[in-house]
Amino acid sequence: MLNNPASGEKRTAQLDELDRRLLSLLSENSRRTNNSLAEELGIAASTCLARLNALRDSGVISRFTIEVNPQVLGRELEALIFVKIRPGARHLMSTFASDMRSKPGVQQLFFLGGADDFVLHIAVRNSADVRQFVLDNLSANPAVATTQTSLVFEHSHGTDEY
Amino acid sequence: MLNNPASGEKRTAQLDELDRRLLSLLSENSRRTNNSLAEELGIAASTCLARLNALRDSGVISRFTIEVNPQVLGRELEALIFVKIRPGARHLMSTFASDMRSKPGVQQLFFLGGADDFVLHIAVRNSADVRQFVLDNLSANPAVATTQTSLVFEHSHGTDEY
DNA sequence: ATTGAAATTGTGTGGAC
DNA sequence: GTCCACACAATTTCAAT
Repeated sequence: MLNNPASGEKRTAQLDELDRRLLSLLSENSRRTNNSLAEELGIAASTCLARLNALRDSGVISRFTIEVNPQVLGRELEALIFVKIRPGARHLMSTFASDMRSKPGVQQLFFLGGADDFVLHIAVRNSADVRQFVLDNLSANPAVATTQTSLVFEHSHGTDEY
Repeated sequence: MLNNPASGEKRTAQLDELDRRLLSLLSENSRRTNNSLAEELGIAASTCLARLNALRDSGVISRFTIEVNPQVLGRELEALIFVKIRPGARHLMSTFASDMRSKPGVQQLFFLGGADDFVLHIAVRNSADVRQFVLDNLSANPAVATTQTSLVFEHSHGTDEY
């Protein structure tokens, strides 16, 4: 069980088997009722609720959310865009990052150390939209030195065990 | 409202304003009670439930899940690993992909067209673990031609509006 | 497609081990 | 930390519009 259920500040949480199973169940369906979770784990509902709250409060669970399928919303095409910032504009990197996060179609943003400075993961309708995205948001941006775009053929999540 | 709430097969769903607001609320907290969602949207609980079920059944919501903070679990370091598959081993790409998804620490896997064939997003304890991951899972793999690893300084999600 | 009402089911607290 | 019991709240079905 968690070392420090109430603080929300602790650096590293120690999970027991019950916590790990609970995380797995919630990953599969975060909307399952507490009763149903408790039953599957073989514990009382109130115990399960306490565990769940502790996982949330300690920051192990950063949020309960949904996965939206971009394709069903007409965004058939995903791409990764690798971006290099100009050497003289590196002080603009954090502004650039927060600007990008709110552009339509942006799914994720990675701020990197290494050959590229950023990787943008976008989901848009078609290849014309990819082009438009790069032209409007990147090529036009004076902080951007170069970009390189790769289409995403498949995207999957890890099946980590906690 | 959705064209086709019950099929789960339709390619593109047409959302109205209510659906979009519901998706937003559920993105922020997928565990909110149906009553609370209904109240905020200004509709009856039973209507809200019908909308929510339609969004799930039509595939717009692919799952209700949680975000787990890797750092709180002792995975302090994230990296992207860019992988090129050997020209003579391209038929092994899909096997490679499904092998990788289940390795400990793998968060995401992108299957790309372009300069690199894959991007792996991993979260591990420290730089020794990154090295170990690459040696064990990539360098040792005969299908892999080259890898290039970049540390992730920051990772954020888009704030898309649906 | 939306609703309100009703029956079922779930949540969350407090006291006991 | 876990459990049970209980009061309160939420879910889900259904007939009506």
